[in-house]
Amino acid sequence: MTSVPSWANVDERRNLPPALAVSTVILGIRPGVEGGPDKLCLPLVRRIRQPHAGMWALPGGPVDARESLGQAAGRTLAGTTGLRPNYLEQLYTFGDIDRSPTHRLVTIAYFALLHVDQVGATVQDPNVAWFDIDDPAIAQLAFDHRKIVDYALWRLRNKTEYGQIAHRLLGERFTLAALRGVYEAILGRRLDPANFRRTLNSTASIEATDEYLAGGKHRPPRLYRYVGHGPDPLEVDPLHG
Amino acid sequence: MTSVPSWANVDERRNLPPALAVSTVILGIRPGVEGGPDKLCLPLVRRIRQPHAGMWALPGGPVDARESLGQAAGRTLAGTTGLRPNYLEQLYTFGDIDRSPTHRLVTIAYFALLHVDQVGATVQDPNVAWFDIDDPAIAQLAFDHRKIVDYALWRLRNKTEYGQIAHRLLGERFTLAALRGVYEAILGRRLDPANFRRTLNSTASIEATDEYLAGGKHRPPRLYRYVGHGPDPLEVDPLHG
DNA sequence: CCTAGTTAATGTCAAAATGACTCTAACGCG
DNA sequence: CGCGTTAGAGTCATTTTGACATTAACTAGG
Repeated sequence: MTSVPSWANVDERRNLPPALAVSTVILGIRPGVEGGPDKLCLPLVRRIRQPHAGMWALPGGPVDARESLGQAAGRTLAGTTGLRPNYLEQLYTFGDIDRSPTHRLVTIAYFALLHVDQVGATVQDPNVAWFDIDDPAIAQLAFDHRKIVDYALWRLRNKTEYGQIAHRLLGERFTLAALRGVYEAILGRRLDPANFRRTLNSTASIEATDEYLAGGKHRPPRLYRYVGHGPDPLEVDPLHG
Repeated sequence: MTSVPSWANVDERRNLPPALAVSTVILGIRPGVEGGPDKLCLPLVRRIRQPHAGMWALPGGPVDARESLGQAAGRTLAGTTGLRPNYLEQLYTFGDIDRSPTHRLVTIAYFALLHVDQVGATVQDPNVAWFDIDDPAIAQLAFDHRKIVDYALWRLRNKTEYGQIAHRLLGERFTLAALRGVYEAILGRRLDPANFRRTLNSTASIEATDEYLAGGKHRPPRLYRYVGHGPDPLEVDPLHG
């Protein structure tokens, strides 16, 4: 016999198309501890069924016949984690024949960003947990989900329009220092505060408000606001998919 | 009744996943006529079955259970057009519920680039034809294929690594003028020859050979060569998917 | 109230990159 | 040979970038 998996005949006989599912990489930002850099982090769910039972995996699930792909992503991630991100974009479709050991599975991967105040606010469930992006505990994930996470990070780092991404991780108003922390977490290196300020001042999409963040120990920083200029072609409405 | 399509019940009753297909946007470059700029062009196939019979559409077809998605793209586009591009990358997956009037269809769109000497070399078939990218005859295409073409062009223009793209449209060796023509066709504007040369000289991925293109009417231009530095994460092996 | 400490915000300056342009080299053709 | 044309190198002012210095505004501690 050949190296074709044993289930191939079954699928072929029934003339069924591959099973269709969605998975979502949900990224958020977590403030660094005692002067350390901010960290990117994401929620994962532990699989309770075969295959890969017990391993951490991306939230997701099958696509229903009456929903769009983006809707499926939003629905499954809300169902498993309770999270409702404000940004959702399609990432890539993974369809190698051997990516699941039990059946032919095509997965459309999505990529979501979460406001900082929602990070950690998942459902109470021992099978849902947050991990820092560099946590060695998630070096291996179920299926090819580690590859999907790496690809999401690659895409985040290569985004042209950083303004959009940063504000979707922070929320409505933010200080320049917080925004710089986000950039540093994404790029993995320190940035000069003065030069960072200069570049953002020349960016039309970020606007100074006349409010300041009070309560700190030192000089209060000004608050800024993102003034978007329309979604890019990849973006998906998280509510209507 | 609601606005749910009439076939939704059928799919739901049978509990079938959506039908899975691939479509490919194949782009090539065509030398401009009498001093005019080069043009991007692509092959399309005329649909002979419903829905959208008679309209031009992207080459493609259903995904078999025993092939990867990239293999499906390569197989279907070779089958319909006879072309074998040297570059294939996944573009986007389109899965809106109403994108086909007759059934639920999820299409994984691919994006291919063709060497200049293969442009026009499709099978002899009145239902296969080449069109310039700005040809008004293709302002409307079957399904949402016009949207897919526009997205492929957007992605091409926003590529960071232009060297790769250009050499995949031209072939092994090329002159700087030919390369500049490709850039101009992609970007839609003229570029300064001297500055273009300077930029490419500082690019490690393009290397001068000691050969010159003979046979022209004027000073023979030097031939250059692309020395790639590995595929990016999006790229697909056109042969093995 | 005054000063030290810390962070916010602005300013300076040289190096590097960019855009517009000029100048020289090398071919075919008559 | 000289002319037309394209290849290729060089010039220069402007803009952008990275590194660093300086000033401003607050709190905390005495």
